[in-house]
Amino acid sequence: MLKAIYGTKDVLPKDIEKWNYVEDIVKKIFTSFNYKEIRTPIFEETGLFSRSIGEETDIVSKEMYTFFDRGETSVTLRPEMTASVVRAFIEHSLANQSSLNKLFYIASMFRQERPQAGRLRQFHQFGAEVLGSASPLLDAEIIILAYTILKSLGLKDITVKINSLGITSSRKAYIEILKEYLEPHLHELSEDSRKRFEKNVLRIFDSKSENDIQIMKDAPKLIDHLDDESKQEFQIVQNILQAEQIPFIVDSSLVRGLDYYSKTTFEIVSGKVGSQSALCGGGRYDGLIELLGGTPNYGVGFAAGIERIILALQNEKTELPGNSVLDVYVVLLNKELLNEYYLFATALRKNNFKVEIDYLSRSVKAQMREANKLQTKVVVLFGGDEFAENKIVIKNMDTSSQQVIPLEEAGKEILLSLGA
RNA sequence: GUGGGUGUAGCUCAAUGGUUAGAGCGCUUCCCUGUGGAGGAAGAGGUUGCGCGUUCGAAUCGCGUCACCUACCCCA
Repeated sequence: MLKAIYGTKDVLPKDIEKWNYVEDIVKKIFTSFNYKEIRTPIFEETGLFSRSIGEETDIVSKEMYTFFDRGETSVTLRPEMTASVVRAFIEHSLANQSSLNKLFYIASMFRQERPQAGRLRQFHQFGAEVLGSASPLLDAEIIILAYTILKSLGLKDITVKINSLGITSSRKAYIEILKEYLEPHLHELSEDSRKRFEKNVLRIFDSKSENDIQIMKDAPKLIDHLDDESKQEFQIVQNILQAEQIPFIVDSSLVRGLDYYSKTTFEIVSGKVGSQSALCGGGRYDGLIELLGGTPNYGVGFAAGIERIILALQNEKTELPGNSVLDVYVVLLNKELLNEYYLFATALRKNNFKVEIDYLSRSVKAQMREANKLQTKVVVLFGGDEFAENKIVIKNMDTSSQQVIPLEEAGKEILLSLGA
């Protein structure tokens, strides 16, 4: 049997309302913060991602869908959105049109990982990128925005974690200090952590090995080695979050995996989605625009995983909207009146009723069963004896009461039944 | 990429190596000539994921492969 590609999923009609629910709220809240939507191609030149995300990261080194097009260009399905947005920002000189660009997106991403709970090879994110300001107010706003969206969706069991990575120079200095501390313990660390020591020392803080955790407990903390500017700005971010009554914890082990982050980083995690607990992550990336060839400028943003959010909503047993019910089902009693039947249903649809009819030439009983299954509120029986006098039967499915009415009063009577 | 678990009807699941692979739900029709929900009856629906092997005989055992679930790495 033909099947969807490994690690991809269809969203069937019975689930689509959940997606619309999430996307509607996301758009509404972004709009209220005056963020403008941006759409970019789902693939880019490979170099864009390898330069911005970092050659050594897992994403670039083993997870990208990369191929050559018919020319000799190496192209890659986007594994994340920030690089594409920044590319578009530079390419279209958005900085010259407006000194501050507040952008959002809802889009598919692609990473060739082993699928598991809350992880797919094609997945969906919504997110924001604010380009053009170094203000910590925006670091805070990004967190507030993400938190507000998740809360508005109905999530309860979520935790905001924040940290500051400092500017590049102070982080580099700290990494040397950390390495010095770890050097004598190197042989005690787990195999994974010994690899991390080479590739990204900061990640050792994330280790799940009991022994590693013990060793890291006494390690020097990044937060104690921040440059003054980052320290001050991190304090401002915390002050705003407190003023806005956003609960958060400072997690000095929160290190984001992409090379371009600096200063504020944050993550929002759920206790309800298995081991892939991060619903949302982001932070500041002040060097990225310059790195990608633009005039130096500031950036801060976040991305949130829609599949994980829907999973969390389901596991929290949050009431999600089901498929909306039908207003009217029109039953055809006399097959010879097919044209009139169809015209009648179309007229109702033009009056904004949600209408279904029988396309399968089924028996009256089968049509009634269908109407019942579709949970329609009103059934119109069309084309019976009373049709000779231009009349139809209208039946209220909740009360089972029905009446014969003139054709031209159909709209009015249906409205009455729907209101009742 | 690594480890563990699982693949049987649309869905949830049965079936000691032995007849024609079953059940519940769902679907279609009928009982009911122009009326839903409850009940009864009948029907449709399967390459037992795929391939190779062991065997007189494989859904069942072995190997391989693919997929799904889950954990690790990492991330949304």
